[in-house]
Amino acid sequence: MNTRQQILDATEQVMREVGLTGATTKEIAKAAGYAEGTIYKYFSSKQELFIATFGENLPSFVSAVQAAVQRAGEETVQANLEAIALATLSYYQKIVPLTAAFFADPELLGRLREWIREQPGDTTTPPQRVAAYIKREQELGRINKQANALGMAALLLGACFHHVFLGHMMGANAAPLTEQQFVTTLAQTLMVGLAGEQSAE
Amino acid sequence: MNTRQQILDATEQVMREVGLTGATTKEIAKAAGYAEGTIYKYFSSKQELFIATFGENLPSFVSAVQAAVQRAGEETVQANLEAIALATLSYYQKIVPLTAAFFADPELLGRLREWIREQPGDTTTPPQRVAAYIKREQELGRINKQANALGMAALLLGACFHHVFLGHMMGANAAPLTEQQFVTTLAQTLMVGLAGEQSAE
DNA sequence: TGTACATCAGTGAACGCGCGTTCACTGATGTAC
DNA sequence: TGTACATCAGTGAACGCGCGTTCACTGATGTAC
Repeated sequence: MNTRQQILDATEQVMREVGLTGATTKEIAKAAGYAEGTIYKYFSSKQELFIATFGENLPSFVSAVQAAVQRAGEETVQANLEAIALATLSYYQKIVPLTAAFFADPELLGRLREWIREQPGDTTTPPQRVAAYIKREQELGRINKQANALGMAALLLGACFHHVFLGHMMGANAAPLTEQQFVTTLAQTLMVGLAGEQSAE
Repeated sequence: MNTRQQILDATEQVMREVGLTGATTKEIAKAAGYAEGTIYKYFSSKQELFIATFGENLPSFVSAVQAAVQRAGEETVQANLEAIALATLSYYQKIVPLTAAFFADPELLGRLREWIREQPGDTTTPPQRVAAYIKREQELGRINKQANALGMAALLLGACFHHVFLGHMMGANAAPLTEQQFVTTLAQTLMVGLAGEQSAE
């Protein structure tokens, strides 16, 4: 129905299949079911099309972890951290291949930065969002108050990001752990800490 | 002197300046100080040139963290973790922009995967290398033996990777922390853990 | 020392191709009377 | 109901351009006698 949206969807799909390099106007038009000329009725250039695809067609981190992040005080901290990590993994899974490709074109990356900078409203970063959850648990006495919430969030999200990036980089073959095993390890490791010698459980 | 090496250096330099997209044979030849035809005396195609640049011209993680990783038992654990994190940061700083750009071309990424798979010898991954350091400290009684060494390493390296990636993504402007502040926070956070309620220091 | 030839790293004009973008057009739909 | 016109989403052939790659060549250097 909405031609513009169909073109955005086609762009995302083609980028996933053949990368930024292979995503030509010809291929995008074909996937969208329109002529190449139609693209230019809705976007002034291919660069603008890519920026719009990135900005409008990809999921937001906020909505991806929203459910998991609101469970402060419920279940166990361990389970909540695992849920946050799983949601983060699947979010990065969708977003990393397209985002990383922008590094191939500095001019395009610059335009993307501008776009991000111009975005109004909520400028909370993903680590800040997760740190907010950790702080709430600290207030509830379920997480050590000496812990640095933002540091914890950076560790957890960073490990997820790295995991996804390497997964895409190395292909499907290199997956020694299931996602669930991976996030369980991360959450446990975060809980324990290196320093103490306290007893288990 | 070595023409082949000059071409590799030029390729890396041009890729850093104008990205994978802007790294044309014309620009590479110009930067190397040779004619375009010369490239094809040493490399059978542009793809092979990129693979060779990636494989031969970028630093290895092993050598990047070698010094820091051998300090098990010396100084303090906190200081060693910070040194490892700093070395990791500067390693990723060099490698991330070029590596990420490969995501723009799935065919090239596939060839890179092949190349990596064909590499003989040491297949230790960065997290495994850091985990080995942590295990040695555990044997020395300086790190909690309940901690999962590989999990710790994944958290620390992941956070560094993410930090560098976001830094390149957002440009120079978005640096709220110095590198030293960042790694200090990470190391401290790793040490403390979320669970315990033990006293400080 | 001088001459003839072989080698080979490097050249650069030329090529065919596929790209992003344009623009005169088509034809379906809506509107006025 | 019928006619004339306006609008506008979508078309697709055409364009100029810059790309990766080729290949006949140049000319410096080495070798044989």
